Amino acid sequence: MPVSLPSTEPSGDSVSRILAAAKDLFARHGYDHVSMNAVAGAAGVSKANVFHHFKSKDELYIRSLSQACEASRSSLDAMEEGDGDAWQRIRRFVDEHLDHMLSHSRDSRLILREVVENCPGTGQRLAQEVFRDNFNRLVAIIAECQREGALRPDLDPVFISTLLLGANVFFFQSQEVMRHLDGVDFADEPSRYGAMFVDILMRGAASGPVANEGEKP
Amino acid sequence: MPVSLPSTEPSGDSVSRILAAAKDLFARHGYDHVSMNAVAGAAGVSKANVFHHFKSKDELYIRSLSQACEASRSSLDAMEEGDGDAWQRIRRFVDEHLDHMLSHSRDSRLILREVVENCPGTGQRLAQEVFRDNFNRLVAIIAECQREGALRPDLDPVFISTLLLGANVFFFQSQEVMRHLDGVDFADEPSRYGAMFVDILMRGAASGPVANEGEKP
DNA sequence: GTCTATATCGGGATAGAC
DNA sequence: GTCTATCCCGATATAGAC
Repeated sequence: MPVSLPSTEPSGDSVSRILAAAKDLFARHGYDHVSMNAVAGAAGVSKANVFHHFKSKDELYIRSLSQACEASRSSLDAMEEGDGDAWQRIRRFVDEHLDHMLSHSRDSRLILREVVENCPGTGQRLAQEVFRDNFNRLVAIIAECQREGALRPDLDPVFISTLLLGANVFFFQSQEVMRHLDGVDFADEPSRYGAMFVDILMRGAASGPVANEGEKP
Repeated sequence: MPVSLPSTEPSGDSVSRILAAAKDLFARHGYDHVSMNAVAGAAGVSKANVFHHFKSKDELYIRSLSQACEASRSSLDAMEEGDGDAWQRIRRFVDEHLDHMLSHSRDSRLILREVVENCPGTGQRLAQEVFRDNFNRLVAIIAECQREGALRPDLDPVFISTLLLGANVFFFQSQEVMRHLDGVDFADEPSRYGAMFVDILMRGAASGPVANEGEKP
């Protein structure tokens, strides 16, 4: 990663600095609690300069969002090239995905906010353009595991993918609450949480001899 | 439930009307996008009157939150008195809980926002006071199922409860996004989603003959 | 491109009459 | 308890000089 030299470009790269500051502030405090003044201050430029480069606060926000999304995309790559059997790869995905969310919690929260706040025009459309890519990749990988015989053929790979994501996202967003609930001793152990989850899933979704008492295949 | 007569109390019950309007607006648009002016207008009173009954916007918000929580509490009762075997009760809980969230989506979203927006002082403490009750009840029920022999004894009932809630919450909050993802044909069928989930869980968590290839008990 | 200064607007909260 | 009118502040956005 190239380090910018302040001497050569003391203010030339204002856009990057503004964008970085904005992403950080938006992720930490949310759209409404971040003023253009604060962004300007954090970026070391004047407020008018921010408006010169971004014609409105909304535009700056959208740009910040998409930048946060790009960072999120890179985490899936690690899994795809990994080896090991199907359940090992799935396990690794759960681990790394959760890890990535937690270590990039600001970006994750920034995106998550847009999901929860589902205004029809703003978040949904953008979230859709972002999620579709990664989601389809995950589904494809799960389907591949199924083709290898690791999952029962009657299961919907889309559903399994949803379950994986849901378990992780819920852990991420509820961690702070879980810490203050009785008996949740895994609140600070994401990898143990992932292990327990994949264990349940594996026993429940794997093909082979299954404890299906009262079920009719 | 006593019906208030508008003739006897045309404006006497301003507090209730303000609270109702506030809860509705906060749930739909979020704290920051609701002005006291808007609340006053929706409640049919003046802005000064709102400030007369609630000394600040924060107080009004907190009151709205706790009211939304009370409504959420009643849904758990239905399950506790239900009969049937363990997995039937669990299945019914998943169904009714998800149903409740969807039919009370505004209340749910209001609470969910506080979880995602985890500021240390505001949401967390209140969420904790609210969730603890219901969560402990759910854990107790799961533990009871385990005592009946429906779940493997080595499983943590707290973890299973978390999984149940997580799957439902994720469905609720991601429904709008899921609708626009490829292949998610269960996005509008919460009960099918619940059925698939409980099916996986049952096979994976049930005691009895289990497909544990490579596991050492 | 970058700044200082300013216009303009809306929201929270208060004063004081009725 | 309820209202009208008002204060005060901060936020978005713009104007115009350098």
